[in-house]
Amino acid sequence: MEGPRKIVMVRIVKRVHQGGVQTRPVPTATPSNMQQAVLVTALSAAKHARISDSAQAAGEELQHGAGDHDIEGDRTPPVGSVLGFSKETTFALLPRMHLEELQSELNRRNIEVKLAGGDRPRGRGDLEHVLREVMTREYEEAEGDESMDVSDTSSTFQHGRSNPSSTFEHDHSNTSSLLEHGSFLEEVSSSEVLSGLNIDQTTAPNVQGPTGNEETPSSRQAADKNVSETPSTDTFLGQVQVKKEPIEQYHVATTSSSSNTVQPTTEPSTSQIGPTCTRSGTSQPNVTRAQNLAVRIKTEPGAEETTEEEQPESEDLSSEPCVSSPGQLSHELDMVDVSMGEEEDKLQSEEPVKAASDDSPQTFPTTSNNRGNFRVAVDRPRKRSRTDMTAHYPTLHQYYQKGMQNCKDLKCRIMIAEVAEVTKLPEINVKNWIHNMNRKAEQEKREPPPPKKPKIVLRKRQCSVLSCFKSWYMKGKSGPNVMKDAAKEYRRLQKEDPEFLKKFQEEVKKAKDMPKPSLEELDTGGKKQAARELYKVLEKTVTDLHTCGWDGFVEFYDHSTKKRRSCGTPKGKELLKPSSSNETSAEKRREETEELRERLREQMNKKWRAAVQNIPSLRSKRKRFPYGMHSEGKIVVEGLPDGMTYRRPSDFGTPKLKAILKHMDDIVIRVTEEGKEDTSSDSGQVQEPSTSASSPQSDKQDSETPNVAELLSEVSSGLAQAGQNREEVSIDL
DNA sequence: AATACACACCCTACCGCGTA
DNA sequence: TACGCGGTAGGGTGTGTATT
Repeated sequence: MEGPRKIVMVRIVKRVHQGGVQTRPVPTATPSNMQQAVLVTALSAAKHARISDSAQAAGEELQHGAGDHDIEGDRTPPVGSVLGFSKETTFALLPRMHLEELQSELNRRNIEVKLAGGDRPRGRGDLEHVLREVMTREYEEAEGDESMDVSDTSSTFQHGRSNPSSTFEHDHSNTSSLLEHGSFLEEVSSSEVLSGLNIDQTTAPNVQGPTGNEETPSSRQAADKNVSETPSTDTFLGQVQVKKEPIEQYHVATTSSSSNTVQPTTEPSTSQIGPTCTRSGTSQPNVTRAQNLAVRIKTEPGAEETTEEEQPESEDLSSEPCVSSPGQLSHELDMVDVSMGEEEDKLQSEEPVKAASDDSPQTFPTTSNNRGNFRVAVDRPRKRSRTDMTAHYPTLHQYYQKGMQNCKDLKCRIMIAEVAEVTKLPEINVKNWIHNMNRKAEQEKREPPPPKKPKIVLRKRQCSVLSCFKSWYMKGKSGPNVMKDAAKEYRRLQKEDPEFLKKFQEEVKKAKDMPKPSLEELDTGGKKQAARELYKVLEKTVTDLHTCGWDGFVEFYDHSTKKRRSCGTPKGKELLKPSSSNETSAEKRREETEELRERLREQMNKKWRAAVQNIPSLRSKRKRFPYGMHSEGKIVVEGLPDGMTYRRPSDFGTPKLKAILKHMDDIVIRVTEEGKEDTSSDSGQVQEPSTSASSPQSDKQDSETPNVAELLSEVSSGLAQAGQNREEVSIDL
């Protein structure tokens, strides 16, 4: 175990002003008021560049969403630099952290995570969950202190480094007193923790009553006024006081039950009692005092089988509001992003309070699968684009039936490459499709789908008596009051002539039971539905024809919806419309996107080669931008527009690609110290000079899969090599 | 009849872990 | 390291019903 840890304390103040938000530091913390500091959870950039990078990325997302923070893209120099991240950002990072990084963070806190059940290895999720719990407490404790005593701001962390992601400098002596390792209460029961908290609440100075700790906009603003005396100042929620324990053991149970939801057995969870997640007025104690904190995530299998009745205060994480969930972060940012003008400031100032409000509970889904893996609160903002593959069904099905079913199979992989080329779909889409097809097939094998309810085909859909009456009444009539008249008439008949309505109802029933009318007899609605059904038949016919070796393409125009509908094979389409000028706009867009991606790839490769020119360890090895290193944080791409984070070109759409290419001159690739030391194989993406230099196709795409020709070329060269070296042939796709 | 809405369902995409 | 696998989020669409 490490000795006393260095914890950097800063106070971060966000100043809202016209046109943006700036941040400024406040004076260095002293032991006396350390509780007002923010625990900067970022790790040293040198050792943990990936975190810094990803953290920065998340920060950029945040700032981008807010649209008014100082970021790389924003050339306005900040009033002062800001280290670390807000609470929201910090939590948003957790799901992105590697296992080692999580372990490192836990080590910093002298926390050891053990699995009570021991029936499975301790996983990344366990560490993440524990760390989240711990950090939640840390933040909440500080926030509790912050809301209780904000007048003393004489000490804060001073820093002036130009690069916020680099290693923090701090006065260690200032923090040591706070970080003293006191005696640790090993695993206290829930009630003990509760009572401990209560004692603190009652004995601590400056502790407000149960309701006094509930943060309201006014209280928070009032508090902040005391702090900064800056007009329009708002304070980040993430204000923390740090307290260390010698060793904290976290036990995470693994249960054989289907529910692997991890719940703290301590109740109430701090996430429920903290100011940001205040629930029924429970106040957060001032934790400058020696307070034993034991968070026992889970101790015994089955222990979580507590019902709501047994633990009314305890809630499943799935229903626990948590302001730190990335999903919420995204949600909030979206709100800020769309707001303009006057409302922007309002939202800016309200945002933290809103996050703490019970009125905006954010679900914090905890899910599990049947293998005992739990996923906690990885509620990432996922904006998916859904590829419409219907047009390629004939091709896909044809290849699938030919054996394109197992991606491990070389033949299948060749087929995937072929299909991808023919359909212009990314291979990943094809693979996903195969995967889902396999699942569907297996599922149907296991449990044949129950005979589908016979659809009401070519028949007027069912409707209530009133609806039918209205339809009947309004036939041949028009005008703004027809509907009202119909309803009026219906009510009148209900009163004056119920017999008539009874007969009418019988007629309706009879109509429902009537045999299918012919297409000609159908009304507009019936014809619409019939057309849809017929189109489905047509699609199937086209697919079947393609299976038999026919190519074709059919296009229809639906006048009612004013939409085009088409199905067929790509070759069939080519037959009909050989000219590229007739291509659909969707295909054109796809082509344009691919072109932009290729341009970006090339430009980034160039920039990369220039960047590593003076780095001997990388210069000779890496010809192309190593996305693996980038994802590990060994490389930082700076100068992207609007706080964007660099990703693989295939991950960008047209707008972002264009934006990046436009700012290409501003983009700088920086290799971190860790990256400079890195001589690994970069997750298999970087080849040795001998192979990469002699293999022209290897330079073509760093991460993309090769086409069929390349694949075959690799097969042959692999076989040749195997013959020479008598070693296993490895075909890297 | 037109429109709006809620809901169900299908399908693609993504995640995390296990495995070869 | 890549892929399989199971779970599931989320987009898109169809359907039924209520409302005007």
